[in-house]
Amino acid sequence: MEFKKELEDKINLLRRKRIVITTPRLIILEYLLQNRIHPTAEEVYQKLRQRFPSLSLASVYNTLKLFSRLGITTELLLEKEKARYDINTTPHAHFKCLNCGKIYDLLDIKLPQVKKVIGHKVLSTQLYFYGVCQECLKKRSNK
Amino acid sequence: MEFKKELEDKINLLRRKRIVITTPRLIILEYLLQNRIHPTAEEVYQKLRQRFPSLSLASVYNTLKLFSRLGITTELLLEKEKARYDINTTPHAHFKCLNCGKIYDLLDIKLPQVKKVIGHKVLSTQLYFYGVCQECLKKRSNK
DNA sequence: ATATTTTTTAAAATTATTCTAATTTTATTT
DNA sequence: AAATAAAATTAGAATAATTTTAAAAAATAT
Repeated sequence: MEFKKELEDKINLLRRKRIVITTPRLIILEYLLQNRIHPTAEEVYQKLRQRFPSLSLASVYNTLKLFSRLGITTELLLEKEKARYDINTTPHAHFKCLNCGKIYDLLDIKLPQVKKVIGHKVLSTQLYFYGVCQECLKKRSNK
Repeated sequence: MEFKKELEDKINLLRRKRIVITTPRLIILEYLLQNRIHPTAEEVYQKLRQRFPSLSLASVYNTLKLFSRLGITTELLLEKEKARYDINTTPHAHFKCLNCGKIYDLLDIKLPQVKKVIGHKVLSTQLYFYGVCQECLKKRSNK
């Protein structure tokens, strides 16, 4: 189980920052590590409430916001409607298919690694690509 | 008046696409060309309603969406709360100051100019930087 | 064990955006 | 130029994501 080590790392990070490991925080963290699909708060909530009926949507929002503030997750603003969350915080680009809506990690495209731009101090960077994904292109050409 | 030529270009683009030049469309276009501040729909509405009291917020939303679909503006998803609109559609990066909220154009940073990434067809690209702007850094060091 | 602080919950509130129906404007046809 | 058709605008209601609030529960410190 490769994700166990990652879980440990993230939990240690929480401990170092003196954040208590509560049930919502733990199950959301585990969920994100095992389902690397850039889910929305609503998606996380709908999945986890099956096993944890007492979980509230507000807690999911609070937790994802906390995680993002602490650098445990990255908040993706790929779409206007809702935020998505990525447990992989190593800087990388994302691609959103405008046809099927799927979101892809682009681990090979490297982002500009700058500490400063024209005198501004850079703390984080997001690179978003939009278009038609390989799968949808294939389906189209088959028609 | 340098913006006259740009206005003409954008109007011609609308004409080519058979989009009628109505009052809301024209005044929003002029506003964007003369106020290159990446405004939100609400900001555009609040400014223009002073001179055009009949203008509705829905029209501002409709127009900005239309413009973005036609490539007259670019929708910026820099913030979770609301979309901003940029009349400069030549591909460029943006910087948002997490301290003062100001948004800067980064015309010198060049975005990856790719038509394809891992088989996905790229139609548009957004590069967002977040941090502390030069002005805020200066103010902090003065304390 | 008890008190204090933090977190969670459930529901209400807020805010950006979209939708709807009626009206007005613009384009087209007679 | 008047009549008709089509498209756009308006005002307000509806929707959906997110935040806030107050009370209850859980965690930690005393």
